[in-house]
Amino acid sequence: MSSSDSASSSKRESRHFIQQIIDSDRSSRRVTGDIVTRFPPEPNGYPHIGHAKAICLNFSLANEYQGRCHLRFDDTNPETEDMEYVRAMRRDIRWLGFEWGEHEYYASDYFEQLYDLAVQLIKDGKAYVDSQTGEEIRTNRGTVTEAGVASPFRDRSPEENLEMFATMRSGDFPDGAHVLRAKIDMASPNMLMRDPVLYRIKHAAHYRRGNDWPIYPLYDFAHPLSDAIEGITHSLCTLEFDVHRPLYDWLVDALFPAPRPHQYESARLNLDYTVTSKRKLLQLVKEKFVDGWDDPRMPTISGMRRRGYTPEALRRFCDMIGVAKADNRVDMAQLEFAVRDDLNARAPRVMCVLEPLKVILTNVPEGHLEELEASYWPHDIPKEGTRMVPFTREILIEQSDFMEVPSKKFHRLSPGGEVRLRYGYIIRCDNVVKDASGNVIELHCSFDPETRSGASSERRVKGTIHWVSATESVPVEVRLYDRLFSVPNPDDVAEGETFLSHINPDSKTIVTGRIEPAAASADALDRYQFERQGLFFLDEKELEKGNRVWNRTITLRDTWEKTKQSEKAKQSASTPAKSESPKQIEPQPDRDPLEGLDADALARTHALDTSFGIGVDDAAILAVRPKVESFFRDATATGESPAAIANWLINELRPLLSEDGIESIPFSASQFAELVGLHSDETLSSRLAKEVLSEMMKTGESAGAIVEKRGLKQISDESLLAAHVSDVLAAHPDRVEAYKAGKVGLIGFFMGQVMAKTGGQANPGTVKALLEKALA
RNA sequence: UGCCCUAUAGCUCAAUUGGCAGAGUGUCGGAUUCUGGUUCCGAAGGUUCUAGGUUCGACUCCUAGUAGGGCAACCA
Repeated sequence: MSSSDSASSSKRESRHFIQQIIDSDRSSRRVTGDIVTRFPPEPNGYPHIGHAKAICLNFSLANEYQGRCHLRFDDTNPETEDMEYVRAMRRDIRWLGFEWGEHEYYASDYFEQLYDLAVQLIKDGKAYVDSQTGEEIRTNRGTVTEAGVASPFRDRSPEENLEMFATMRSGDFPDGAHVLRAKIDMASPNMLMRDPVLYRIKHAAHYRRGNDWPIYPLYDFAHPLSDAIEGITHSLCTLEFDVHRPLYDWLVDALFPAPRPHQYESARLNLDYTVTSKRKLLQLVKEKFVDGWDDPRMPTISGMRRRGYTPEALRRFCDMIGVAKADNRVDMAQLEFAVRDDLNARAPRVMCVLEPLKVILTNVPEGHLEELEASYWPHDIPKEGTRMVPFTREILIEQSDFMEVPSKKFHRLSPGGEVRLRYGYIIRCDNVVKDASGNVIELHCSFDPETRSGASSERRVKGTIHWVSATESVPVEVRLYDRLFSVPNPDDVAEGETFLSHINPDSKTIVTGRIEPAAASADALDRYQFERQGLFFLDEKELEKGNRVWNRTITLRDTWEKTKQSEKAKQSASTPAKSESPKQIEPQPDRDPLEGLDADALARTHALDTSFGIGVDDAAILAVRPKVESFFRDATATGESPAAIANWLINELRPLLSEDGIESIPFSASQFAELVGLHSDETLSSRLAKEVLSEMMKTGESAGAIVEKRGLKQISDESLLAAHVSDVLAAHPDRVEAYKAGKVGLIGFFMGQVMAKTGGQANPGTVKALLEKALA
């Protein structure tokens, strides 16, 4: 079976839009050298999960294309930045598994160059020193609906600007006295282009440059030019910067020759039950809602590391969530999957009881100590290693593994019931001991010596539970973490609330558990699965202080918890079935195509419709676009059908137009009419006509010439087409079968095959009829 | 209210550029299991935001709308 398309079934891994851009930049040779990206944090906070996404994006892209990714600190605001954050950033990026080698840069190292570029801009008449107050600048910028007004200082001479800018630099002006602004367009619909501020005076010490500079460039100036200086090819940022792109382009075009960097925007990460604004994270730390930036509940990289997340899991997560331009909110389950999946294969299993219940095995002699061999790994993980687990008369099991009145699906211990001790014996519960208030405080059980783990006993029980020896186990502090916020979107707040109103009061629980001896001496970076509980990681900070404290990284998936919930739900059957009413989408009434047209357009619409009979819909489209309308009128002068011309003009030609519009096309209205004619007289199918049209756009040749040159002609000969149809059907018997079984969408596949075989020249109407007949 | 961006399964994303609407995750079943984990198998889940148009054929092109987000710091 070697069907022609079996090769194409090896589906290429899907590429996100930035990869597609880079691919096409390389194939079009817009970029001929290395692909160079950059990660440009401002050192004013600890990196978090959102940064992780950006880090993975930029560094992975560089790795994929064997280019490089620069780490550049965007440190142009002396007031908030600090070396501590630089160190945190470097450490966390490395921990994530990325390396930038010698390519560590600082915008503050470019201050001299940036200053020179600003001078160049002034000399070119593209920037000026404005002496309005901040207040005036703001007011005069206008609003989103009204144009701004020009500063009275806008037309200072280059000489004066140069001199004043030099004085700004020398430090002789006080803060805020003047700014340097780009001279662009005070009426631009894009607020960023209304003469944006490039430099401000700020007599402040910079954490790296000290008091060298009394003026500091702004992001909008420093960022694009730093990219250009470093030879960045693809400058990736988040969506809110898309309005900055015209300014980015303006500055780079003004000061750097090609090849130059280009900016692309993608959506930032929003994670359920999490906040990722530096301001809010800082607030959580400062107001002690958490114990520092690296609190294991924090979405900071340092917090997640301390909690026990791995770089691999985080990278996997970033990979899973993809890169796109739509706003998003990622389900926690996504992150949890990545973490569990990674940890499952790398965490050895041990036993630890978190909420102990004492069990006395009445038929084990006092003082009995037996060592049971236990594997660190389950049968399905190909790793080896065992330890010995002490078995004694008194043991501890999990309180939740005993139920005095078991529900139907509960298969652990209950009075008279049996359960297996993991790696040990089957025990039976003979007696339940309670305290005065009726709480179960102790169980008396007996064990079956024939059922030791590994022994070929026929006996089977439904449940296996973890346990430790009451006398040989070691007490340990275990910290159980839950989500920091109790709602999916903590930023979604009612009047008078803040995100802090949604803090989950139970996000941290500390218990004293009992761990088996083999794991009691665990060391830094050790991580374990406590069987049936979850994944746990030794807390670095506590270990430094000499304490062994376990952080729960994540619980295991718990289907028992789910069945418990659903059992409960069933019992309280009063809860109405959540039969959500089907999505009600308001149907939209037919609209009036003439709605919203002004009097002039309305008149022209009617004129077009009455003189050409093209219908008001098409007429209205032409009428509001005077240049298109006149092109249309010119084309109709050839005598070709006006309706056909309008149709082709509106639906096919316009999408091919560049920004310059219809004036820049390389052929005339009558040549366009000729093409429409070739379609009308069925020389060309619409598919062929479209091909010819795009060729005309490229070369400016006439439709007739292109048809001649390429030998294009619609094939309508039925017997010829029938042969192609039966070829195609014979080549894909499986699909024919599927079609006959009801998958009628395959008609498109068959059509595509026949069209491809005929070079697009088959008459589609005829082919379709033949196909339907053949498949009936 | 002007300009810009976005809209495909519960969630996050694909769909070779106009030719079979898919994946991961989640959910629900089943098998395996000395972890109610893992693994394996299966199922459900779609008005591709809406309405109209072009086309043999539209997630993709055209028109008009709707919803969400961004932009009026001398922050980044």
